[in-house]
Amino acid sequence: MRYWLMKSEPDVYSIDDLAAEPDATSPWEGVRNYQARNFMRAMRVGDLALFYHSNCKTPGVVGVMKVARESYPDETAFDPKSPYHDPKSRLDAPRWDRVDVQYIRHLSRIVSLAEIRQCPELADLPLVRRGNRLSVMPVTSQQWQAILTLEQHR
DNA sequence: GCCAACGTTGGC
DNA sequence: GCCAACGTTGGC
Repeated sequence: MRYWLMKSEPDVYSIDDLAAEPDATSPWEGVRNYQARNFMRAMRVGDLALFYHSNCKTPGVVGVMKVARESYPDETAFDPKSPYHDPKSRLDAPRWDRVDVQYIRHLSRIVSLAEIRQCPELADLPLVRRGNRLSVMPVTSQQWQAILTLEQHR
């Protein structure tokens, strides 16, 4: 079982939106970066992921979810009306994938990016490396534990 | 709203 | 295959 971190802008799709879905499960759509896509392809059912809110007042980790379905084609790429439309992704050769994720819980409080930056054990997390813009990234078990320990502080 | 950093595109 | 231009990400 592996650990991941997945970013979403809460104005577009928040952890509350995920929790409100039927079965608290939703496709994770719209990833249009090859490295992030490849990480999604490596996900297995039962893997755990941190839900991260980006591009908002207090960016940070807000909850925990799990992988409920392994990667399959992201059909929003085929839809000209979708904001995620990519004409280069063809039905016979899908370029982009999605996974399904299921809500597990909110953190008891947001673990902010500022705190994560200050935590020495999290210095190697891609999230805090200079200029990194990956929206899906692996998290080691040590890093996972460090974030959940931060949750319990203060 | 600004802007640094990055990935992608396309001309050559 | 290089690289300048461009669009996007995302923190601040």
